[in-house]
Amino acid sequence: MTQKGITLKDVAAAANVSRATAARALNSYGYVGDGTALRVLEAAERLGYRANLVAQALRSGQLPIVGFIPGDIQNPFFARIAHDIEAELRRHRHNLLIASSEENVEQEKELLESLRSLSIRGFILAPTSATDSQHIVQLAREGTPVVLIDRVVKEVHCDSVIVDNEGGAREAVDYLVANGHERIGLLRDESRIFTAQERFAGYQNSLVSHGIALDPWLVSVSRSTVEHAIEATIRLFSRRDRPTAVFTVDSLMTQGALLGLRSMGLSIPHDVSLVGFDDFNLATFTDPQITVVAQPTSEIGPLAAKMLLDRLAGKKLAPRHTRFPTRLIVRGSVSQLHGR
Amino acid sequence: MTQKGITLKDVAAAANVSRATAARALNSYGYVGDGTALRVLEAAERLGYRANLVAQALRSGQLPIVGFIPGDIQNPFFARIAHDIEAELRRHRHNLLIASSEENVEQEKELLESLRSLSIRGFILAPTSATDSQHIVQLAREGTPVVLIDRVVKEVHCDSVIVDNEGGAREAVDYLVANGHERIGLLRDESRIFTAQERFAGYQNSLVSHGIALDPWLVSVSRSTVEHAIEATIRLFSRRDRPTAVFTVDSLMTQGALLGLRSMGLSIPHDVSLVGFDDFNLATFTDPQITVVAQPTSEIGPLAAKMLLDRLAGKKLAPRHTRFPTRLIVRGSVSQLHGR
DNA sequence: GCTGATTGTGAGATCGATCTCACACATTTA
DNA sequence: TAAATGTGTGAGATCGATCTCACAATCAGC
Repeated sequence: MTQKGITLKDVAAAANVSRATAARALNSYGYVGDGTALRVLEAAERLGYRANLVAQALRSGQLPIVGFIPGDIQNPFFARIAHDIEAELRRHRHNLLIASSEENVEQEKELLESLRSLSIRGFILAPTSATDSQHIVQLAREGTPVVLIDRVVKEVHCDSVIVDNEGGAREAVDYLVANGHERIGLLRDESRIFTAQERFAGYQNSLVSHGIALDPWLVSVSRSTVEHAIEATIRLFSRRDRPTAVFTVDSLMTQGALLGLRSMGLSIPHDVSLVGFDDFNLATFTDPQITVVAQPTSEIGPLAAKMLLDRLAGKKLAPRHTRFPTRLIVRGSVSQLHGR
Repeated sequence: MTQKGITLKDVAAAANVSRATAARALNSYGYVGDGTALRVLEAAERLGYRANLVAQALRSGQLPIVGFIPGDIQNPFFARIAHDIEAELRRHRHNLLIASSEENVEQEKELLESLRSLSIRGFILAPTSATDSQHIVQLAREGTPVVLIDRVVKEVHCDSVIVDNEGGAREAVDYLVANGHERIGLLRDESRIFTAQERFAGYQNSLVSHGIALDPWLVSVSRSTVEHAIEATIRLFSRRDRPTAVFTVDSLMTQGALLGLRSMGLSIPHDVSLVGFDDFNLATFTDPQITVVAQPTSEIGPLAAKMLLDRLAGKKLAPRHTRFPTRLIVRGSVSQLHGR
């Protein structure tokens, strides 16, 4: 199909030299006479020669491609990171192949399995499961560079870039407590996911440190989609002694809470106070604006890309783990609780 | 680095046959004895053999990879499409390589240029410029399958999936006029972009059909980012005889308008009515909710992917062009103009 | 028993770029 | 002058999978 097929051979023929010499001239290594080099370069230019990366990859064993496996590319958090990674990689002439795991461990395994036969150079990965991780361990052990983002897996020995989930969640709940709330609901996603565990720990630790007992009825678990979060919210607020505040563990759940509360006729912050993990553009468009724990989203992608590029460049270091701090952005979705 | 390297040769040796026979057994073609085939399959299984796609690609000339070049992967519209394309491709054992053009023609050219040496099988592309398109024409002429989405380029002879931009915009403006508005502002992006042209045409046609003169002062051009749209909004509404309504050509501009109007203390729909092109999650979270022209976002990706897969399968057809209708979703951001 | 299919298998070429090695010839050095 | 470097180039191997072709067998039909 592809009509074009200017190979090194063509260039060599046009310049009247052997393929070996042409290769030397083009990649400037070894001995090549000045005149010869010029002839080769000129011929390559004239014919519009472009090296076939697949052929190079066959020899070198690696394509200039990096795989990115986020939980869901539609989540703005991952979309932003994908964009930043791509920009950084492109600066180093690498391409980004994106494959969503859709938060499904089996799919994650299949993806990794199928991508490895592509001779991809390395992976940036947001592991779906904090426990089921043998496939990642295996990958790393075979020497494929891997950088984990957003979530880590204990057993895997590799670089990672995450966020202070526990601290962020704790700060959020501390803030609610400081405003007089004690019955604080939690909208969390499945415990399999690393961030869910950490953020739950933060919630728990904050309560404990304030001497508030953890009430399991106030914790609502659901999948991380707007629809599921709406249901979970309604479940949570249908109880007689409903919470006076909620903490949501990610932006999708925050949106769900917003819609769920609205459908129940509960107003924020009058009837319920709300703090969400992860800032998102919508948070400043609502009335009132939503108080959130912001992550340094713009720093994660570039750093992860740099770490991976270091590995690709052959740097041998102990695994580096970066954990960014979060920042509580106070807006208007939390009210001081009167009766206190 | 990669320790593993189970090649066909290893499998052949383990099964005591030649590479040729092993290949025949594994890909089931040509004559192979039943017993032999079994031995090969068993050996492959035991060794965990996986065909090296790069080597296959070198022979066949094509990697099972498709390139997707959106304007901006962070735009939820494109993120959704990327997700859908990827899911569809994966069903056919193809991978998706995403490279943002960042709405920059030069970058688009470079990307295409650099990806072609990767022996990518085809492209799904949202062309940045409606006019500067020689590079795409060239690509298509060389036989590389290309599917254009969201935007088309006249000269390019290939499949496309777009939306009825003119009709959608016209319907939006018709609706504003029906509510008594005559001074209708437009927030549009650069005219280089195809959708901007069509949507502008819809705006214009609606006005003309209602006998309303086009006032150039009511048209504000800016780049399609929230920040630029805020400025453009403020420019537009700082005039003495400001518009009573605005139509925004995409969701980023709609967000910009929302913020710009808010910063000026203008309330929707009391002071200004608003209709935006492209529905987005935020539109239902604001108060009032925003009236928009919705695109069938969920149909674009799958269709584009199928069209491309057809081409990859070798189907020779005349270029197919699909133009989806849009749908006006009336919410609360438009008020009936009293004085009329 | 002899041609001619039908099966089954392996040797070797191919895809394109790169690398090793050997061989020239030129220039120093002992 | 002989030996040791230095410089420039090409033939051929290599990466892994696949495909062509040649060559055996085996079995049918005459």
